[in-house]
Amino acid sequence: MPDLSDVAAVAGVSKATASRALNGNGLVAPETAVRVIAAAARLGYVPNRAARELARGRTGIIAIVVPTLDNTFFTPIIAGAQARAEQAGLQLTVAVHALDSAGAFERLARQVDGFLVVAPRGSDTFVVSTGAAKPAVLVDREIDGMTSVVADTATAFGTLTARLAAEGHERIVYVGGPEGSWQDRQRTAAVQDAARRAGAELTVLGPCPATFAAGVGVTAGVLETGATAVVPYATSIGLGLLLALGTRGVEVPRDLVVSTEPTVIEALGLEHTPAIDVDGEELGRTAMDHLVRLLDGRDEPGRQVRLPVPVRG
Amino acid sequence: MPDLSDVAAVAGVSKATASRALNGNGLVAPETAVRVIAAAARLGYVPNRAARELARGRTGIIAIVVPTLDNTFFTPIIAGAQARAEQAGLQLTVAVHALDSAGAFERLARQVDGFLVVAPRGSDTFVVSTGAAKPAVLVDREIDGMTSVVADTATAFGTLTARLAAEGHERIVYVGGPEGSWQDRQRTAAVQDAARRAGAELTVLGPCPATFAAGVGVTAGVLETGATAVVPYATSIGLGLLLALGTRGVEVPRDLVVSTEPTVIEALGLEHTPAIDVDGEELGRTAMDHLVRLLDGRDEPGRQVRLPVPVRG
DNA sequence: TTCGTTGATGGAACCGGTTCCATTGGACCC
DNA sequence: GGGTCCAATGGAACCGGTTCCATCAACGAA
Repeated sequence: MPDLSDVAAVAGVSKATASRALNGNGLVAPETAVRVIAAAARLGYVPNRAARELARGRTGIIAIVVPTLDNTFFTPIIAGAQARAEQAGLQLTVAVHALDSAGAFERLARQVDGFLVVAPRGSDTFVVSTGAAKPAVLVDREIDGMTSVVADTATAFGTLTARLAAEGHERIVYVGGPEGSWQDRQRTAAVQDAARRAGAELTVLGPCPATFAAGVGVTAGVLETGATAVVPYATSIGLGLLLALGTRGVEVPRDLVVSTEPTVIEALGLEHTPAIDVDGEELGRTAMDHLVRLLDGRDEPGRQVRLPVPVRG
Repeated sequence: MPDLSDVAAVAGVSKATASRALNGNGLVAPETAVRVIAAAARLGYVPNRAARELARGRTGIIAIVVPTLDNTFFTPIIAGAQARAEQAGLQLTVAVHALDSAGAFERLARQVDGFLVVAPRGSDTFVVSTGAAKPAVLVDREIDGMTSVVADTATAFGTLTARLAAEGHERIVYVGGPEGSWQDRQRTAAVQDAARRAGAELTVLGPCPATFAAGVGVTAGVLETGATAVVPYATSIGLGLLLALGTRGVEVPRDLVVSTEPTVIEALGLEHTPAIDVDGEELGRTAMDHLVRLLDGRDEPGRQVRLPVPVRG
């Protein structure tokens, strides 16, 4: 395996010059740079990451912290972040919920250059502390002072509710998310506001974990309200609802409209069911973009980005 | 930030001794080791990964290659592997499907010490080539010469089929998995064999991608067979089936038994529905264990491990 | 008593880059 | 023509560990 000395020798320059030429600092004469680059290409030179890290004091690794991998909301975020990290020459490492133990987090902080924090529910103070150790971007949640990228589902849920009301639904149920969820607070407020304006009667159920089983469990409560449309916090809850409704002989969407994500609705061939369409990969990509900007010093911490979320159907 | 010299100074030993003490080589006097470790703890010393990598010529990073994160079968594997990696002092990086481009794979191979390869469908020759560059463990698939860890779902599917037949189901449908799936070949053979022995009539449908939508799509075909029990390749297919059956007024399990995973069955309150219970995390943990053994030279490549899969319900 | 052996330790080289600082040579200005 | 300045480059230190090799003391054997 050729190293920088080999490249330098072939190009007839010193290691220092070779390094500069390959990093494109612009401090070398153009023809020298060409010579070095050609030599590197000919030898198949690949820089040693560890050596570069050691010299530069940067690891080239980003950690994405997620509460669990079992929720299909998080995985596209990871995929998107991973794709962007690769483009930026960074490695992404997935830390599942390592935040509960401060020690584990401290250790991790020393191994990476920055964090993507997906913490829908933790306390603000703790989440903030994660950003103190290394540059961090908060995903799908906002806290003052931290850079964040969120899918603006609150607005989308409001729009959705308004549309359901406009289609004639006078009684609507919102099945809330997990206890303490930041997004749930936003969505609840938006849904209530939209229902009030449209003159629809809204029942808020929950809190309810974002799981399939919880969706099954909440079904009886939903039916009791006599509502004709239900808006669940998460797709998993919606799936549980749909399944349980099937076993109870409730016909969807005739008897009850369940607004889950468009792909589910499409697969089931349900018609005229409006639903919000969150692009998780885009969320991950954007978050990584902003983290890179932070690392490069091109951005100051605190920037808050909201991605619009379309309502389909 | 304290470094090894600081620890050595506090403990009153040289850097060399400090390094040995902290790595537990057993080459230092016990009381010296205790002193060094105490000093490290007091200073909050964390070794610099890059420096260690550079000196050792190892990166301390393992890549797990998965085709997608959207399939809930893979995510527990990742979680399990991650947990074990952490215990072993390794970092895990998730590479989504980076295998299609050989260039990307080559680049990745230089950044990591080894691979966990989850490739349910790729061609054998390509999968083998991944193991050539760096030590690798194949997950949930077997190829001669490569170390592998698989959940023995084939046997479990056979047992399941036999049990269904024993419970009086004379017509059973197996909904096969994606085209080219290694596990699907094993399961199909096992299911066919079990049905033949039990004298049950078996229809094999598919191939069918492991998605929710595919489960919905295959429902009509399942009903056409007049079967009273259906065994889907994947949970996602089973969920799609259950949903579609609900909208068609087919009562589960009275009219048709759908054998999905136990957690789903339990959540829905279905009784007497046998199902296989794959422990994905265990699969991930075991695979990582064996990779570590390969890296340490404690194992030769080629070992094939099969984890038993229980049938519940 | 003396020599060889063994176990614990320290010194120093080394991993492969980056970057500070010094050097050199040519262009430009007075 | 001599001095100044700047661009290009090389030498060497450095990042923070690991590990080879030498050293030294203690101990058992002859």
